Amino acid sequence: MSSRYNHKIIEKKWQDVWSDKDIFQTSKDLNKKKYYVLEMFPYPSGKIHMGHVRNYTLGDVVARYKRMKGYNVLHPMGWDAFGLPAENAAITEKKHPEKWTYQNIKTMKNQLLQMGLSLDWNREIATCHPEYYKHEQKFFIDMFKAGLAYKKEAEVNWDPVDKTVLANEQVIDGKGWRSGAVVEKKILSQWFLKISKYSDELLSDLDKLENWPNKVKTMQSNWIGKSIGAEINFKISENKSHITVFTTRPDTIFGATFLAISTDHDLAVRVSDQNDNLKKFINDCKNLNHEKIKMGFDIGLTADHPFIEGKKLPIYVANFVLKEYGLGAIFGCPAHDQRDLDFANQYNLDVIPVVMPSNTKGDFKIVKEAFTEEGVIFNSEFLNGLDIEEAKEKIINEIEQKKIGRRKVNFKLRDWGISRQRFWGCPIPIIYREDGEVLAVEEDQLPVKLPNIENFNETSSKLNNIFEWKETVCPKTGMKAFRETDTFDTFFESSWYYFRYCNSRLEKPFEKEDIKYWLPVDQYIGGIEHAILHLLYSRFFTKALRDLEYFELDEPFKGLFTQGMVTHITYRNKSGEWVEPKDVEKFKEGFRDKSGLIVETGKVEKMSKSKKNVVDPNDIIELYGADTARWFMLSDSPPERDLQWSDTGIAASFKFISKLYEFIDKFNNYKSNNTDDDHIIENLKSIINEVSENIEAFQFNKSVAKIYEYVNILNDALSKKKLSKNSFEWSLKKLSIILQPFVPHISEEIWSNFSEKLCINEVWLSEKVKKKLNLKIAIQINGKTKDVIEIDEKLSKEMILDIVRNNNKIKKNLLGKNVIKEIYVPGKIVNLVV
RNA sequence: GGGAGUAUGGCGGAACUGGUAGACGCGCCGGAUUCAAAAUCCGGUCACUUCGGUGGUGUGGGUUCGAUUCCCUCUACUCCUACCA
Repeated sequence: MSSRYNHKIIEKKWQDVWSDKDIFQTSKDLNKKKYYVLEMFPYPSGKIHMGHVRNYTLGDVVARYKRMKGYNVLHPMGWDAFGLPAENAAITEKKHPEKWTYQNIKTMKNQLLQMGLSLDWNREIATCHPEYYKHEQKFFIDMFKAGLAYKKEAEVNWDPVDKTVLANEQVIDGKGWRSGAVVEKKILSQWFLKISKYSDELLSDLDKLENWPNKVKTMQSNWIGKSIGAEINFKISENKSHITVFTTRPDTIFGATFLAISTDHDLAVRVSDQNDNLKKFINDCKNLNHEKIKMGFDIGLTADHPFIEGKKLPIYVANFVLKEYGLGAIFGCPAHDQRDLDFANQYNLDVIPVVMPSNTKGDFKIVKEAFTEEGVIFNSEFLNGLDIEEAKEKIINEIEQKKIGRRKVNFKLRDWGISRQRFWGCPIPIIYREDGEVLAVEEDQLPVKLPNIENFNETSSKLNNIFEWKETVCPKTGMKAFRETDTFDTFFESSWYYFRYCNSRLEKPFEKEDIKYWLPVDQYIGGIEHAILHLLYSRFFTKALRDLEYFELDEPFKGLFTQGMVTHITYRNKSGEWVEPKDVEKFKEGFRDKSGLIVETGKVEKMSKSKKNVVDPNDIIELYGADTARWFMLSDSPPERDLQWSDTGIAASFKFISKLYEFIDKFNNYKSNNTDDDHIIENLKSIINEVSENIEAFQFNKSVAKIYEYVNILNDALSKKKLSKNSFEWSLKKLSIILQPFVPHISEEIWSNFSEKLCINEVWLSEKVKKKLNLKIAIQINGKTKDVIEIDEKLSKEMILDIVRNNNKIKKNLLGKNVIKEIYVPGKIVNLVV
């Protein structure tokens, strides 16, 4: 019986089998070694995109492979279901965001099912479900009671378009990451989590994360931004108060020529109360966008230099001093800091060099470039002659002895503001009693659910306006109270979802013993865009929950893999408008759109709606099937690099899958008397082993190339009838197994010709390959290869060199030359030096 | 400004701890099949060449019998970050 490859029938068939037999339901079998593979869960935006397809395909390869390797695999999926888009859609469609969200989840789940992923859907979660978020309300209360969550007045980034507070990380170049609107400053009372308490641990534990990309670790390390230095008090000459500054270069103290404080430093505020010019200056700094221009205002006071008797330093309010970092005050040493030098040159301040390069001869002068490298201290009394490190040590000791300051470590990392003025998020479980007390909601009152709203619109959806929800009473005193009307930042939900998968339907958030068995996640896979935010917050959450005695675990993700983007070439017509790929046709000399107008090809860019270079996975799966889509995702590009989508590429994948299908007919009609096919089988075996090695190394593109090779060898042997029927059967069974992680449907289809069982339940073994007796070695002259010969490995060096000397090609090449040296590397090369 | 990374045919990319550069896929060229085309199959495909060879992994140098691989220099591009004292 002969038939064409029909992906729709085949893929549906196997998906049904897997699902009917509950193949991918995870069991908790403590005798088995576990493997937890997780892809970053999606936001239910409406439908899946190619980025998802790539992400989940990569994860599925790992999950299926590990399963066949005998691991108890946990491979779950869920939905990061709170967020602004749902709210916006709800307002436009006048539907509750819940409806919109669950509708999207339904659609997207269907699409994921069609991809044939080996997911345990029984553990599915949606973070907008009260049974999920009630647990994080409890976490928050625990943190609140432990002093890890606190409230403070804070200037926040206010996005005037989205009407919401943005995290620092969500502000890019002073603009909102989503709306692109210029962000304004606004003072609000906000909830914060004390991530800063863990700065040191978050930094030092990065070293434990061996299976994380260095790039991500560096990014986190920079973000945490640890710097070691000192705080130094400068006495104000005119009165008894003082200014404390932070510096990482206390060794340059003798080169200090001014102090600078930020525009809202206490002293600046105090002086400005009596000085209208300063008030105006501070206002200018806040309102005008000065880019990199440095501006300062001499406030008329001076500070005493702590080590130079009688030396007074002018005090400036300056726009380049950050209020959030350190103490909002610095001492300026223009000779050794570029910013200070620029400032000094502008305001004609002294420049006193105190460090010079150790090889300096004669005069050392600073003009336009500060000297910030290693060197020797001079002009600095008791520090003279020391190197920078020694000088730092000595001066800090001196400062501490004189009791005018101390050693100090500073971090860039600031506490995590989690309040959001939005409806579609998890309510913060706090009540404000009429007597002013701020109380956590009682545990038996959890969850604090979101209210139902009939007519969802801009005004009705503000929790602050919903009095029947907002008004409550204190269960202890019966006093009137108001609920907190802000909701959590959605990074709150994604900071712990990987714990919930251990037992998603449990009354408690999770069991300790489950966490002990399943965590940490062995392989986490997602986009590099989460390198800092999500991953840092999750690491913090793990440490915080550990300290709240939920479990013993320091780090949630043992292995991390960040995949590249899916890109596509862009097209534009003559008027500069983007043209969708599906509307472009190729002609002899170029491309045209449907109406026949010339289309120019542009840069290859990340698929995005605005550039109209998006390919919908739906269309691809409909037309070619999941196996083809998966195969294409894994071919060619290494997973960490960008993958360029192309029509020819997807067509080639389809061709290959169809070709695989033809093996079934080929086998049924195959006849051969040949039994001498050992060398072919040996060849295939070593390819199988290479496929495994490449999977282990996360180089799926290389596995794909090896499978192509396997199929090519097989086809070649078949056409020449070199393979026995038995060997053919062996080859096809092995082929099914190595295909299983990549293209599981066609794998099962081929496998089903030989077995009643399922291929996914087979064990993946490494093949024993016989050692080859004959080796190919290259003969080089001066390192250039001239010939390749086949020899028996057992031959001695002398015998091999003899063969080489008598080789005709080599003889020719050696005419008129003297061999100086003969090098033989066993099994590899012979090199003759002439 | 600071940090990280990348550079190999027309394209995506291979090359194990230094040892036959260009595996595998795309594209292209030639042939078969076809009334013709698509599809399919077979062959070729780094460049130059007097067909003996010669050159070739961004640039220039170094180490080595031998370098895509190790070291230094420069160049280009990408990403992150940005007045963090």
